[in-house]
Amino acid sequence: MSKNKILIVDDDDDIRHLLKYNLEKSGFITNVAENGLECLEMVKSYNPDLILLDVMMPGMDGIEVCERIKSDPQNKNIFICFLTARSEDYSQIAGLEAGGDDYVSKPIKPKVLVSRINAILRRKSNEEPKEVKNGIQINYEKYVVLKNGEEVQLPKKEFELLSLLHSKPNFVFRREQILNHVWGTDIVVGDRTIDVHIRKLREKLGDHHIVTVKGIGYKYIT
Amino acid sequence: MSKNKILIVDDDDDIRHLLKYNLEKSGFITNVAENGLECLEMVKSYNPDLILLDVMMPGMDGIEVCERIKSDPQNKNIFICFLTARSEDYSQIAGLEAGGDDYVSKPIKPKVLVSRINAILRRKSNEEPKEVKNGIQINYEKYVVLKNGEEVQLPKKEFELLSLLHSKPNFVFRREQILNHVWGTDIVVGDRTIDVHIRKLREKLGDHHIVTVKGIGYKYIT
DNA sequence: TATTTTATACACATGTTATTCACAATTATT
DNA sequence: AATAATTGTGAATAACATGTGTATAAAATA
Repeated sequence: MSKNKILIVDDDDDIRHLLKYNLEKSGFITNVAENGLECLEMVKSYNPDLILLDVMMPGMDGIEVCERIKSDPQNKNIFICFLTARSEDYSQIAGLEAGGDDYVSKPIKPKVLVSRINAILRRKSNEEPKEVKNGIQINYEKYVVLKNGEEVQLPKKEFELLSLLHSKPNFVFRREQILNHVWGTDIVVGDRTIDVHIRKLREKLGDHHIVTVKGIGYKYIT
Repeated sequence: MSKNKILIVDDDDDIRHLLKYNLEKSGFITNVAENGLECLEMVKSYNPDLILLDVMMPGMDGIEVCERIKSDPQNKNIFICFLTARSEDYSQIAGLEAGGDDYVSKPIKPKVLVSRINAILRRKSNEEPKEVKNGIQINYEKYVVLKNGEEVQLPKKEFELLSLLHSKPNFVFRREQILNHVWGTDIVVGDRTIDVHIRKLREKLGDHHIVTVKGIGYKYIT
């Protein structure tokens, strides 16, 4: 969950800085490029896990950059997330998405972006191995949890909470970390909120998956 | 997917520019040719996915250009869409004997054209599999939905909404994605619009096809 | 233009999800 | 063992998202 390098590609200075600032605050490692060519170079030298790619750029546009990157099979597991202006047409981007990528519309709300990125990286990490951990498997595309092969629909918060714990089995997440990831940094919720959600997960999945570490937080065990 | 390159062929300067401008604004990659010969050359060098081909041109006319292109099996998956003046006789074009895949009448309304192109490209990407998913099959050419073999005529928006969900079964499309894809980004519609269309689809196809994922969006299930 | 169909709006019903809170239960500390 | 700190629980409520009936607008069609 740590080596998540993000390459930010946009011709607009302000946007680059805004994104860099926010993503680094959220714990990602970032780097920037201001046009398509620079991006292509960075892909080789920086080897990012995810590229945030502006569609509309002078010179080579985002679509083309994406194509070039994807045409090299070596880059097949680099995720590309387009940044699109509201006025643009999404027909082809939406189509792209069917292939696994994603896009975020401007104006970009940092919170939304971070949660989207989390979703993408989560998806990525689960793409190949598609691990079943202790009978529980998470499918981010379907937004569904498989409990012994049976689909269980979880509400958003519960799903995200489980995703987090599940992403790093046996690792104890501090309550604060959980709050930051699932609720965001600026939202304040009561002391018992996490517990209540944990309870619901336990009700739905069984008690033995999530373990309380008193004084610290919770962990998902395998 | 994604590499939707369009070649615009017309002897009229204004039309070429109009189309180029509008299509690029809509996110397509375009190139132009002003006569049949140029077109044939571009087919080799530019390798378009779709050709918008004027029928009436000095020198080689569109029909002939089309025939020549299609005679090379290498070009079999290039789509050709004729541009025809209202006054022309479409008998031969309508039959599309020459191998054209569709046609649009002048005067061309950019919006119509874009949506037609989207339909063509969608058709292209869906050409081979033509799957029946959970009793529902979509026929993009006839613009019709087959429910257990029975034809159901859906209005445009409903058809497009269903197409989107159907294109990736079990994948949860976020409301934002749905809006962007079906309605476009510049159009603002109320919060309940998607729901209303979903309701209509459910009325017509049955409740069990489209599942709500609360807080996220909808998915078509198989 | 008149008529029908399709698309959207909107207010409100409904149902679900998120949160709070008081207090019980548990665990840790001295 | 008593106390303090922390977590679990049931129930109430708030917040929210979605479904629905109906009205209206917009577009297509006759």
